[in-house]
Amino acid sequence: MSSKSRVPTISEIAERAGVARSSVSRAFTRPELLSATTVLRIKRVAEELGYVPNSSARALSTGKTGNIAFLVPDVANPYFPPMIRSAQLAAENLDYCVFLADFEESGLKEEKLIERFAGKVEGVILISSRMPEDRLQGLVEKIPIVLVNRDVPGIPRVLIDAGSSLKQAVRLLAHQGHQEIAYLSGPSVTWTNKQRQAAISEMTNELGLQLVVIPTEKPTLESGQAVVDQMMSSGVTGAIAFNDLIAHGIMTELSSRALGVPDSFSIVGCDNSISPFTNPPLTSVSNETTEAGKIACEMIMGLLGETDSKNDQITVLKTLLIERETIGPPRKKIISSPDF
Amino acid sequence: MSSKSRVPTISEIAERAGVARSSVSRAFTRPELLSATTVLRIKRVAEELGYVPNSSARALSTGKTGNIAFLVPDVANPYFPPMIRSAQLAAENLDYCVFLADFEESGLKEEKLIERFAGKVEGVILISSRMPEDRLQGLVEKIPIVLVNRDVPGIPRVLIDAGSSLKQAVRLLAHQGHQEIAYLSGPSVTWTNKQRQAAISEMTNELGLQLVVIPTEKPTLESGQAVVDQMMSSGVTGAIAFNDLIAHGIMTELSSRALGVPDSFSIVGCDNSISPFTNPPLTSVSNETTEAGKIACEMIMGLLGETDSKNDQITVLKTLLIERETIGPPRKKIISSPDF
DNA sequence: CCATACCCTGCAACCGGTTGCATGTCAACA
DNA sequence: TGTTGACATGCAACCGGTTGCAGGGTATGG
Repeated sequence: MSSKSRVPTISEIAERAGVARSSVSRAFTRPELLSATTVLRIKRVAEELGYVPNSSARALSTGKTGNIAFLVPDVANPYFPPMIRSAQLAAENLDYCVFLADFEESGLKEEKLIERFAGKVEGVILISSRMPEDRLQGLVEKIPIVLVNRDVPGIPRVLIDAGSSLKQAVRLLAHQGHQEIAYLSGPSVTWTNKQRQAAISEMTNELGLQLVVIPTEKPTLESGQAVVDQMMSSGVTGAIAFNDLIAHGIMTELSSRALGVPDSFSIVGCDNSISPFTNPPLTSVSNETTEAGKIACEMIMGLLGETDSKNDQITVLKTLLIERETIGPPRKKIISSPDF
Repeated sequence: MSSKSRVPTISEIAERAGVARSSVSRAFTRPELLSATTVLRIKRVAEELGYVPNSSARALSTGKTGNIAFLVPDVANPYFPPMIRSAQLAAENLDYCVFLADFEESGLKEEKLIERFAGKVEGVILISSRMPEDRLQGLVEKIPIVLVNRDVPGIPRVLIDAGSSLKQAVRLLAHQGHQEIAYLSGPSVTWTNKQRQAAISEMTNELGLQLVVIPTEKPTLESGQAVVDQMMSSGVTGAIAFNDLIAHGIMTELSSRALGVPDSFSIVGCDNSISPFTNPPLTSVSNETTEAGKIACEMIMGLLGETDSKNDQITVLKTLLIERETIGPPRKKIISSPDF
């Protein structure tokens, strides 16, 4: 048994069909230039011999690879897979293939990956990019780029704006009587985190609430659990977390201390990733990550047609606060009562 | 401002460095053939001009693309991302890029995708393949393939064997006094489902338990919720679900009927995907999907070196039953008691 | 001092398509 | 019947690397 059965080339098809190589090529790429009968004959022979055009060769002469790259900070973070999925599906519909890579929350690795993909792809979609702005600016001169959840002027981008929903969450907490709340922040360098924190801060100011910002190590369950002590001793009665993972970490830790949600503490998540699964179901912000992926893909495709990819196209996606069961009135403070 | 700044080719480097094109090529691929000083000079010029080898051209002459494809039934299913991540990381370490595609649980689409990737990749990793066995057998003649969670003789594969853990789960349920349990089955065509069901069936037989198999529409939360009626009316006091998603659907539905877990009903999940998040924490089977992805990737890399990819390499990964808090003694049957 | 071998480098063909241009054919029209 | 032009096809260069082979230079040994 020989190894892989070799695929025939354009030359073999040409010979077998009694035409020039160029005709075979045209039969597949521009059949309207050939007579219908010739096209038919060539296609029949090709079918017979199991011909498949060599994509490297095609890419070499046309300069188009038919591929794009999709870079995410962490594939395993439940926030991203739906986005990856929709982008890939959208690309596929336009006969593009997509490379996926995980840059592990590192701007350096992100840059290395882009370099590796250069030449293999026609464009790159960067999700929550960690690269410095000037590097991005430089990059966009070399290859079409679309950003998701990163706001750099001059680079096409799609932003998911959780701001209004988070403001609404703050209002809800205030309405229940909370005076002091915490924001469990996410990766500080990210646009997403800055934007969320800014929105919350703005609204607490407006309503005259006290806001305590508590940084977390990483946007994970464990990091959420780890900051519960700090959070509780800060005297807040409710919290909004950067994402559902952190929020749920808080919930499990509180639960293990026999503190129920929302009876002892109110909490709001973000991303609506695992919030439908938690018990009680977590109030969270639903964002259209699926839509974002699709749009990003469409944007990059649009760019590929143009001569100059540098444009200022920007799409902002709205979010929705999904009220579930983790907001209630504040519990009377027991521990921090000074006059005991 | 012109569009993308063109990258220099090997010829320009050669001219600028005063050497032949072949020397430039060798400076990057086989520097030991050149004198150290020449290599240095060439590299300096290349650096200066920002030379990056054209991967299409290289692929065309060498026949190696440096890419592999990774096909999954559903990117958004939390079971897969960790596997995707580890495989991609492993590939990256060997300077390979990975294409990701979602075949939406369809064998047909799976086949179409493989066809599209043919020529672009050196090998394909198929996760939970839905393709008919004979098509797979035909395919493996054309391109190196590694299967994950699909058992086809003659094709290298890595299998995650949840059997022993599920048997242990059955034993645990029996030990608590359960006499009749249900298996909420997953996609019937998959190896994974068949294997899980077989293991459970074998153990219930051995222990003399009654087993009721209840099919679900899809391995999702909603499908789990949908079968609760059927499950409860079957008279079972405990259940093992194909995966965590289904198990959690059961839990939320029971909870909405004021039936607590494990007080009113015992339940076991599988995959350990969202089980750490549920409340109460779901007893589940942890499988090394991360390891599986890595191994699959290493396998395909191994294949690429050999002349004939057809071999019978097979790796079986063990699993672990993680006991959390969703198994308890059976509740006394109230409804089905005939002598009331 | 000449022969031999080795090291380095260049030449040119090749990988498998694509595409501008030239050529040939045939029908339509004057 | 000669001219024109549309249409179909072939020729050959090109995309940007890789690689077998040959040749020149230098060191080594006799």
